[in-house]
Amino acid sequence: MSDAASDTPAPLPPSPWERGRPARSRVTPARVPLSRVRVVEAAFVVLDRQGLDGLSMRQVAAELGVTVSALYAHVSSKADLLELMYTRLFVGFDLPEPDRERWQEQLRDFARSVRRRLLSHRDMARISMAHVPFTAELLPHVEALLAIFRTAGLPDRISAEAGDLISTYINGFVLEEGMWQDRAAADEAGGSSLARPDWREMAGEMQNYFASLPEEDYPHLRALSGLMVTDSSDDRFDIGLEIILRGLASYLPDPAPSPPSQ
Amino acid sequence: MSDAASDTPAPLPPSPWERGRPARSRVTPARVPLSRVRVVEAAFVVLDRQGLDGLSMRQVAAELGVTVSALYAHVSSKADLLELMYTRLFVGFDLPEPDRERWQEQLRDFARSVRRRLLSHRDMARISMAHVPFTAELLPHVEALLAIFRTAGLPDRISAEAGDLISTYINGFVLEEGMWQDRAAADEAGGSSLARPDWREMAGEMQNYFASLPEEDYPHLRALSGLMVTDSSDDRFDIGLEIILRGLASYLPDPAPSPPSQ
DNA sequence: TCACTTGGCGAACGCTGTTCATTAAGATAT
DNA sequence: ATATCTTAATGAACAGCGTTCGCCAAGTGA
Repeated sequence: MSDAASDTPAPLPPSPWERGRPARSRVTPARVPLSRVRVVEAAFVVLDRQGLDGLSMRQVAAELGVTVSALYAHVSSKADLLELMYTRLFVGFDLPEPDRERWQEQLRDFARSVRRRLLSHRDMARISMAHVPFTAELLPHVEALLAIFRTAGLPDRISAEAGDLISTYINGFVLEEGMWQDRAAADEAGGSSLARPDWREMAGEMQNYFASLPEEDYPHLRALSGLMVTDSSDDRFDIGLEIILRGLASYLPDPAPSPPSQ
Repeated sequence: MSDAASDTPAPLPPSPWERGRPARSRVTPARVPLSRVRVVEAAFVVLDRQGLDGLSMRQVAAELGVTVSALYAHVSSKADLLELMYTRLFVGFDLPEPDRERWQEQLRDFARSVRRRLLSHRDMARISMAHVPFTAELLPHVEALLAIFRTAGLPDRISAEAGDLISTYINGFVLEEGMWQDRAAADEAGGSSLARPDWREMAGEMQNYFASLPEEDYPHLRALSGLMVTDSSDDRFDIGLEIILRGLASYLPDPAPSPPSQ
């Protein structure tokens, strides 16, 4: 489009002469062959555009300009494709060297990174919830988590559970985040098209709803109405995470009674 | 069935005489009309028999001896049906009066009860994860949870998060429990039919797999192999729950420095 | 030039959720 | 007793789904 008019001529429609050779092999000069990674990439495009419910093999094929059955040469089933997407989400995730003194920060970093990755694609938490990280590619991540717990000094039976607990928390939290967005998007599609309700607006409605509940039946829900649904879920995420970290810390052997340093 | 032979005669097959009135109204004495609750009940039967993936409107209709479209007179969509099932799961759930001194036991009871209900129907955790308890029927449950937190003395911003945290934990835990069972069932169906692999056998395999990992790459996973997958998930559930409870307890205002009681 | 492997195509199967015009039956009103 | 209205369920249809299978065209090595 920019520096055109070079020596490569613009692709012409095939003349009636060369009807034998179909046009495509000229229009797409060296047609990129399909591959596992190309299928997975297309699946992510479809996922982000249409959500998990709109992610069908046919849509992925259409995204690649290819028929459905072609996909099955590179992916054995839709479940397989979803697992590949799940795995792919965590490539290049850097795993910290466990540091006894900084285990809480390390876990915070870890949790926030996972959440960020889950948020980077629509409905990813739903996919994540349906899988267990006991595959060859993800075992190092599990090991890294366990390493943090154990070098921090947590008892083994706590360490064995803590990984699950934190993973479950992250997945569940992001899943719920996504549900808010989906719900808002659904309202937007069905409701008045002017002034898109956004996600924030719905939170406000929910807040008002809680605050309007009968005082004698719902005193606590009313009192917490402002805190149950906040603008930034980042804070809420950190709070829940902190509760877990404090619970874990309570299993640490008592530190040698230290001089009151600060 | 028990005290029969009363004055109500046993239903006879219709004589050829009364062919006008079709047989069904006599064979099925007063044909039970379809209703919301009957549809939901049938859905539970199908769910337990075939799992969530096998739960289709057609199957539910077949279970009732009725056509698919008949269901839509009582249920507006499949999503609606699933929500009704989710709601139904918690009818009759008794909500404790908050007791400042016993808040931890109360939460343990609560969590275990919820888990028991989720386990009472196949794949129920998957359904539960897809819903938020902010419907009219379930608001009292949310309120009861918040009541426990607040009368225990937890700060408001912690209380607001704690409900989510615990619910997420329960759902996630039971979801994973179900995935083990499903995976085992799948292996059973496809593999050797003799000596059904059971769920326990697979746990053993997993344990061996962890223990067989290369020592230098996976020291911690190896060390914890015996604890990651245990026979009774009850213990694992309680451990994770305890971590959360301890974390919550850490936000309690310092108790008046008490005499060293025990 | 021939045989062969490969990658993609297109049609088909059986299933899904949902809608709609139609029918059978019961209740109500004339 | 007859006619009307309401209700409940029917059965066919639509569009889409995951998956499989037979087929064809292109490219490769002998």
